[in-house]
Amino acid sequence: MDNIDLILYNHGLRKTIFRKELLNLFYNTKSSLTHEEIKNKIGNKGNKVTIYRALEAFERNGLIHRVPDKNNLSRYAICNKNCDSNSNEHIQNHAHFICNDCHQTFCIDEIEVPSFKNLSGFNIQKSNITLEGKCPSCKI
Amino acid sequence: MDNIDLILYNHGLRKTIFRKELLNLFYNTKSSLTHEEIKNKIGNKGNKVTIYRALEAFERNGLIHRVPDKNNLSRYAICNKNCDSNSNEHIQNHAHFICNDCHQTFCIDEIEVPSFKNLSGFNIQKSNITLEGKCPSCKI
DNA sequence: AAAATTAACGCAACACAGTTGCGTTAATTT
DNA sequence: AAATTAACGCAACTGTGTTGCGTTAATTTT
Repeated sequence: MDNIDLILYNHGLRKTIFRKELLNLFYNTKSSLTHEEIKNKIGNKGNKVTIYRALEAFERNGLIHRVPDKNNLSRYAICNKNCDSNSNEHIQNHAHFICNDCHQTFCIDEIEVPSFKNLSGFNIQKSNITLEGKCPSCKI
Repeated sequence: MDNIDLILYNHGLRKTIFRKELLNLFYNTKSSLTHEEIKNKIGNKGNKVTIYRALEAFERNGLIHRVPDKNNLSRYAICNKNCDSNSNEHIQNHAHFICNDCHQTFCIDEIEVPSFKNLSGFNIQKSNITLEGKCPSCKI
């Protein structure tokens, strides 16, 4: 059982050809992907609905996260932190950087998520920091 | 020329019945509004396209801002900071809080937008902080 | 290893936010 | 008052994402 198989297994997901390929795609292209980009890269091997349901399952199980981008479009990316299926915190507690050129998504750990919790009068349940610009590779 | 008229005038927008009513709506309900909520409150007086184009014009001229919410849906709100039509900064430099109960949107000035600019290797053009939870009124 | 179970798939049809083109109306300018 | 042009409204369209349902195939049970 190779790595990808193991990951799927550990998250209670079936090792179908499509899901192995999709998960591999996420691990190989570190960039965040839209549904459309996935469809192109996987080469129409998967039905539209199948892609959506796989993404939904991956997200539910903490393998990937969804970052809604500024155009109201969903981008999906591997979370390079330890995202456990039992923790719903993985979307919440670190910032994301989206490169405007290559669409690579980075989880930024350097940022101390500020003292939002003490904001006078508000009960803050979730905080989301999204940065946008050029990543180290595209900056050059 | 009353207040609303003046605001439209100052932003180079025409004082049509619909736009006056829309702008009034924004000033009266401090909450952020979706297209659908606007349509309901204005009572179908305005065509769908007209609403979208008015929102687009208001945003372009710094009267309102658009906050994409977690469901890939656009919410619009008056910016309670000084948002000038000549400055495109008004979306960028302060955090927004969206109440999960009443959908009121708050511009949070208390948060020192952290030292994102110095993040190693990244060229950060825009930063977006969105907080979510219960606002002072709904917390009770 | 065959049978039973159920997750995952795939098709068709749908829902819905948002857009585009274009002719018309009405606010502003001349 | 006439000319100009922003704003309007309709119809038709795009594109993302969803739902229902019958089928396929991965896993579990016997």
